[in-house]
Amino acid sequence: MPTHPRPRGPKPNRMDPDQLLDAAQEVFARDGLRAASLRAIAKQAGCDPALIYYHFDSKEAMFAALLARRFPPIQKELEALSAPEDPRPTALRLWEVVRIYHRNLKDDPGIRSLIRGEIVHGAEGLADILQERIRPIMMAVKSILDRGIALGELRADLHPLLGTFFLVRMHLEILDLLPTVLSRLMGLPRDRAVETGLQAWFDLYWRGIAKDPSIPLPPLPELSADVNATKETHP
Amino acid sequence: MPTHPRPRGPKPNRMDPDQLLDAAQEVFARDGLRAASLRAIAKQAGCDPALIYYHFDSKEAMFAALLARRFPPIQKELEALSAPEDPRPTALRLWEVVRIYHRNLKDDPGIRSLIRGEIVHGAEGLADILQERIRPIMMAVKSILDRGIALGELRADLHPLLGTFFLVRMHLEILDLLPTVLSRLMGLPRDRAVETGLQAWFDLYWRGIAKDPSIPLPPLPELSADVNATKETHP
DNA sequence: GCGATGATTCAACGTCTGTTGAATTGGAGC
DNA sequence: GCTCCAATTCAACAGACGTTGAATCATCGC
Repeated sequence: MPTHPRPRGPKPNRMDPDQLLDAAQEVFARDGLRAASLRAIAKQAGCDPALIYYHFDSKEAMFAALLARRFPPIQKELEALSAPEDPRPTALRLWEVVRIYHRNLKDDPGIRSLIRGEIVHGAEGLADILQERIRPIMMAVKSILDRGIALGELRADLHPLLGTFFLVRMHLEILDLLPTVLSRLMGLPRDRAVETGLQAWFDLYWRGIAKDPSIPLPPLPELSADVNATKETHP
Repeated sequence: MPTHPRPRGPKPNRMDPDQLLDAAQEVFARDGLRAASLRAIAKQAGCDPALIYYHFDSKEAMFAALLARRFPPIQKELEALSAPEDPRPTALRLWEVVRIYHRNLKDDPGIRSLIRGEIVHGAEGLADILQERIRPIMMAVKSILDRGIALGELRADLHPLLGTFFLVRMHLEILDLLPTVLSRLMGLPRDRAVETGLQAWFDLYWRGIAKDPSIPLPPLPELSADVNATKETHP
């Protein structure tokens, strides 16, 4: 007697589209957009591949939904930070940029590799979506650099767009590559690689863009400390 | 009468394995290692996919052969440059590093994306090959930084491995991403993006690592000038 | 209780992939 | 001119892929 393998119909606890996105994010993080298969995503989510097509139009639509879930918070934080009335020195504000990126992207290699991959080998449909998401968060950083130049804290000959590109891209490269490069290629431990690398990077970067590099950096808050605890070190 | 589509047997001009590598390089450059298919490579080379298996053991072996063709010259140039008796100031020697990388990798996005991709999602077999190729060329750069510190030209607290990582990775990111980011995301022209970006980057980097950042950079030779014409500007 | 609707699975499609074994042929050596 | 080998192609394999249409079941409104 052939047992019907699995009962069809809705499960006891229904599948939220967000759960599918969680699974997709995990698989994308492991394999990248192209290599990630819908079957692998379905297995990760514990459902049939066809269910994905009930909630999303296609694999690309799933990627777009992932972007739509991840980017607006980053954009909101960055735009708040780049408000011109912020009285903090430029160094601190740029460090806040780093912290915002870090909090939002450090645990999501999938999104990172997706973004980079689509910029390099951009499929047509996704290019517009990407531009719409990335442009505002680059412009927010750029406006901080613009203001730093106007205030005389940064070199007058600094190219603000290039400065933005350098800061952000190196941050993401540190997340993506530094642990592996240090451990696999150099035999060093990888546990503190990201924090050490990011601090060294920001120090180098600041010297590179500051009008007077001999002025040392002010004390910077911890990378992953809570956003509401910028002043208190102990409760 | 069914025409035998193509005559079998050897062609009038035989296929050099190097020609296959050329084709593979081109396709890898377009599509990346995973997405590049042997059928696409064969079409690019004008032969049958099976011929690839006559000259190479597998797709991975083809990739390894590509590395073996591209890296030894870079390694040789860098090791000659890092000889401790070189009397030039550290800034000039580091700029030579940039030029060596540039000459050898600027026209080969395939190799670049392959290396990076394999570091991020490293397949087991290729990881060792990569390490064997990359480690020496990173150590050569590191030894220049080490010497710069010892001579007092660079900051004493500079971490040489991180400094190497920053210099090289940002160079490759400028090649891979800057033109696209500037044009597609910002609407700027992309033709001089790489040269402008690289010079701005080296300027920033040098300020970041120099012991005395207020000393300006010496005049630097052109990026792509011939390697034998470092002194003579006119014959 | 019943029918509609929404959520889920099954099975299959056509296409592409890396890879292999057998068939074929041009040219070199004798 | 014959033989042999090296180089090339053909045809096919088994598996994975994205995607779709139909079938199934659970639950809700009535």
